[in-house]
Amino acid sequence: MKTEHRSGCPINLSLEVFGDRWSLILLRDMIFGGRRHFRELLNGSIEGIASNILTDRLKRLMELGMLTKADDPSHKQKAIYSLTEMAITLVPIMAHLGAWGRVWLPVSEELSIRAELMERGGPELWEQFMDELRHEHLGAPSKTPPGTPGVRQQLQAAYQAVVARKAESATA
Amino acid sequence: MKTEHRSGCPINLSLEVFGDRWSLILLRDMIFGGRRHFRELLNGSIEGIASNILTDRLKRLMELGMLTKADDPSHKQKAIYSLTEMAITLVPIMAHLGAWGRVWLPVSEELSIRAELMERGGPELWEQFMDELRHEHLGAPSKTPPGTPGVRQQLQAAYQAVVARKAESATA
DNA sequence: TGCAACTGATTGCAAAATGCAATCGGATTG
DNA sequence: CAATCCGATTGCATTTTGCAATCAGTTGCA
Repeated sequence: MKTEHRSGCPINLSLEVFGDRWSLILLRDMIFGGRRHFRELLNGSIEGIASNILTDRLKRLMELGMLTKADDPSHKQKAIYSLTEMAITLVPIMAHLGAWGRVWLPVSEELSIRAELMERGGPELWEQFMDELRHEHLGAPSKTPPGTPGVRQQLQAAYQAVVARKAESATA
Repeated sequence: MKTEHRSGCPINLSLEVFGDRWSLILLRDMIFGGRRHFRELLNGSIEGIASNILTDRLKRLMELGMLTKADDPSHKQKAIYSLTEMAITLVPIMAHLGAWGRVWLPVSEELSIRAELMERGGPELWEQFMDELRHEHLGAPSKTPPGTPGVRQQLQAAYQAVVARKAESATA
């Protein structure tokens, strides 16, 4: 754990945690993409992180208390990375960040559909999603009634729909 | 303007704008600290930015449309930097970031009092603050009734109060 | 008029972070 | 037993950052 801080300002300290080009990207992929393994994070993100940087960031985020690591029972070499409560509470920030980016930056339609859905869902959806993440990553009991479609499921479905529509209009 | 993006994801594009160690610090000092001049930004921030980095970031943030620069009529060498609407709409993100940092990171009392006030004020206060910033930086007409204490004024007063109390308890 | 202080930078250089490709030893699969 | 997959590690070039010194023009003041 790094104990030398530039200042005790909350915004500065937050930046010291994820004010770099990769940390928040990884957390995004774990939160919204459901990625839990090294290889998933390595090959799964569109931005293309290098494996040494990925190693370093996973280690760093663990030291900072944002992630934990556990053995995957199905494979003696596989490790499962889990979000901590600290990381899960970034969901509203992610949602705001996505919403801001959608307004001001040249986002692509496919990749911003998730942000749009989070924006439309509002704080209630965020809470449901965080509850879901606590269930997946912390083993917490889920408060949502059984049969309710998961938030990530909805996000993925929306993404697939856009991709399908785009492919269709391209061949038409 | 950099036109080569890693991806069209809103979160990634947002990170490309302020996903470094200084951009958001500068915007924080302009928004919450009311700094408008090079020297104010250089000497005013606790974290201590170097002048070459400051030059680079100001230029970069202007190219990205977050800041504008104008001559100061009172001094032929002075430049006044202004926030654009794009930057002003970061206020809610700053507030969330501050709130998250206050919960999870070793913030100092003096430097987190502003974040606490923003948190307690909620979206209504943020709106009032953004209105105030539009007035200061964009010359927009203020919607707040005359005589109402400005949000930054409140933030500064709260900060001073904490500092004074701390000094008092130190000498006691 | 002269001079110190201040304006927004620029320069040079060392250190750190990043990007990229190849590779590692062990585990698993077919 | 060979191919593939696992989470890394290594070496090296490029880029970014940190730090201090310096710059030329402007201003305030004696």
